[in-house]
Amino acid sequence: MRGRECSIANALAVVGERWSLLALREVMLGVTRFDAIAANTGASRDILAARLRTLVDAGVLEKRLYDEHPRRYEYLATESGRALQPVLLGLMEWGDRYVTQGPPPTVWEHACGGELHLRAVCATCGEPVGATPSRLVRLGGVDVDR
Amino acid sequence: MRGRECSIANALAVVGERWSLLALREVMLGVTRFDAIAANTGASRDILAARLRTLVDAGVLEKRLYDEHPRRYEYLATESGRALQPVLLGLMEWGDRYVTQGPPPTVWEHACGGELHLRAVCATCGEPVGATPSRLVRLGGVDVDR
DNA sequence: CTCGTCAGTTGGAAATTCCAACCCGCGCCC
DNA sequence: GGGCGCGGGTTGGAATTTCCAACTGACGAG
Repeated sequence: MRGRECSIANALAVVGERWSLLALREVMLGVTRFDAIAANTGASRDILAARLRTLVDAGVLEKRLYDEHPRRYEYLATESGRALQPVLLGLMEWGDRYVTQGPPPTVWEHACGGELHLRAVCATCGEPVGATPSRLVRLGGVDVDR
Repeated sequence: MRGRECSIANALAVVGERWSLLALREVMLGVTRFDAIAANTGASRDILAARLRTLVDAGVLEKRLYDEHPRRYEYLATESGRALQPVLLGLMEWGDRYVTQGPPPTVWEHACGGELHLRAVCATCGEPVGATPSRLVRLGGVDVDR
């Protein structure tokens, strides 16, 4: 069985494996080199190499040659990769509140000068997401009624 | 090596394994029974049982007895679990845009009556997250300068 | 008495991950 | 020129996880 047809599952097929999002976190923080990503995430080098490859193949990261002789590459986020920042930030906010003990260990700064915190709202009404229940209205192109 | 001290990593330690977020998706959609969750996610039953156990232990889900004789349980989202909805929605938006081919296969309805779509904004300035770069300002309680 | 439902558990095979060690092209230093 | 170190990986084998199908156990329906 393959489960429900759903973009959450599709997204997780690309970025849902063990070290993928942590590697992306590093790239978003400006840490773009293999050794540094390995050290900062704690991933083993072979697995990290595999994950970076699938992220590049999926268009989330791109590999850029920053030095010939010897050939050295770094990893940069594509538009697709940058579009994952809300997910990363959502995980961070949630981890800060419900998992991590003590004060938030890492804090990001937004371009506006303040600390970067996520506010997730319904795009239509502007109410914050999460408090109110939601229901499924379409599945596989077919409306469902309950 | 254990990597950077970070709430993203802490969050992923709880909900980052293969089927955890898909199980949570089902619960959020009102599918609360073991067999249905297994069918809708595609997870094998033993792994699903293990994941549900860790989610309950972590306080993301709670197990509720809905029938004695025979004892039957269902899974409900706690406050902590509901607080993960922005993450789920962020993954869905991203998957819709960058992974899934064709129209969004699943659509959620918000309490306001409209389709539920995520808008992720900086909590201080209200600008959408992701367009502008961010940088790390504190790490492990210590400010960093670059 | 048999079949079906629900919530799992069990056992063994298959796939993944972890870890340490290795490789290769170079630059630096003496 | 010999040795050391860096950056970006690859390799091999052991340890861990996952997958899958079958089974359990308590019921209710026919």
